[in-house]
Amino acid sequence: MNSPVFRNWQSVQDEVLRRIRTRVWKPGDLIPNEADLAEEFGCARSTVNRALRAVAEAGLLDRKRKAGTRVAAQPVAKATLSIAVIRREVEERCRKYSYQRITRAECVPPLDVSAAMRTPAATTLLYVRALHLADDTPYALESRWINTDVVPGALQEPFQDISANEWLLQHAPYTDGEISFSAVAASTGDAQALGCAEGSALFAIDRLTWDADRSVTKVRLLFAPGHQMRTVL
Amino acid sequence: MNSPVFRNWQSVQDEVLRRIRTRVWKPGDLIPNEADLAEEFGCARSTVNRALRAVAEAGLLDRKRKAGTRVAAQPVAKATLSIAVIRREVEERCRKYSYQRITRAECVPPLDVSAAMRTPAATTLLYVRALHLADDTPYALESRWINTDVVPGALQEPFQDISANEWLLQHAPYTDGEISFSAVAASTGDAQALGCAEGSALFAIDRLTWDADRSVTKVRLLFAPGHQMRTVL
DNA sequence: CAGATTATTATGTACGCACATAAAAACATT
DNA sequence: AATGTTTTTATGTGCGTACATAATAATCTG
Repeated sequence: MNSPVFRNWQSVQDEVLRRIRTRVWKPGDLIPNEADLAEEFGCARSTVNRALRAVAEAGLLDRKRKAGTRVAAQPVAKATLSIAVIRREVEERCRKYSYQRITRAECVPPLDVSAAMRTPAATTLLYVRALHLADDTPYALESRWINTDVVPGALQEPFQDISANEWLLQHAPYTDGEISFSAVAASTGDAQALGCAEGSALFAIDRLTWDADRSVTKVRLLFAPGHQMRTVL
Repeated sequence: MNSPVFRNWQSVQDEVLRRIRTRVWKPGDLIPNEADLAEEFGCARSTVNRALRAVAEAGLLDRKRKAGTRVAAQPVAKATLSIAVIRREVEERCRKYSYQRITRAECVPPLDVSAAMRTPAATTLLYVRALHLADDTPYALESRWINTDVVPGALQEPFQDISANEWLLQHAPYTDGEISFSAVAASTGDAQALGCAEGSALFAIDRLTWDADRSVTKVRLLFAPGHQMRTVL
């Protein structure tokens, strides 16, 4: 067993991962350069490059020109969460999806919302509150503000049968977005909608999307108690 | 303005993103194949491939051999969360990090823990409970079970000054892991350690790592109320 | 010796070609 | 018309070369 020969970048990646995980290459270590590895693995440098780049993207290697490649001393575990459309999320768990709009109104938002969306304080926005259900039990409560200057079409949409969640994906272009996760206590209204006790610990996702420098929409999703997001490392 | 010429994969990527976001290519649309795009952009097919691959990884394109490349109908927003070592996380927010071990014990874990870690029900594990502080206020509460069969060195370590969080990264190899996020209500003990009200909504991260088919460690991090994880799309 | 200049070196990436592979489409067969 | 086979096609990937770029090391200069 001299040179096992790795003919594709995935197998090179696997070998690199193996060496990192079994501590052949320890955290902080400088690993051989691409040319040397290519020779050792019996493949082209570009193949090694592809593999190392992938591992570096995963956060397990730090690469710097000239300085070389070293094993990340503190591997920043990058958990990639897939935030899908809620209907799909529910259906993927093999449960029946349904949707109920609670309220729809054009009104002036609270100050924290207009501040976050950078709209003038007195500007009217479209507010939609709706419930997503799985097997007819509350799954997530959506509270959304829509900037109708950016998405005028939303004014014609009742959001009675299709959720704003899905409608916006189809109709509203955006260039940037931010997302945050937190835990919040259920307010009276939240608890009523989700059918849980007031003050329950709820998993919350807040999303804010931008089209260039104009905010498109701001949404908070509150999930029913017990909800968890999982991912593999 | 005929052929602007894109000479690197990033500029090709930018142009592709622009076309998706401005709806030149609408959700569900089949886009031109790599060879045609290469000709249009005045670059090699491999350059186009690199760009499209990157966009596809970001979840905005769906690619299939022979079938071609189409704009994702429902872009799965992939939020990449960087789960760093807590000390670094605190220090990056420009706050002073400190650490306090609360308990350390060798004992038999509750059934849900031994089940999740797939250890025999009566097996003794090492339990470490500790508090991470930022500017001397509680930041996160760590409750950890360590499989000493896999990491015997942990038995010699008091975890008095260095957190298990960091120690294990340096000393315990692992091959797989899973992570999950949720919201939980603070128990009496949690509330006392974190200095918050009992029943407060806390953001929780649960991590379970494996070395091949043996569990290495299981940890729950409970963050002080108000904590949020943010990322950009 | 400090500071500026020049080499050196490892990664980053472009290109063109070749072939592999999956999946759709076309075709043939019963 | 249902089934199986072949062709076609777009993506996936490997290779070798060339050059770009950033960061370090070596050298020169006042």
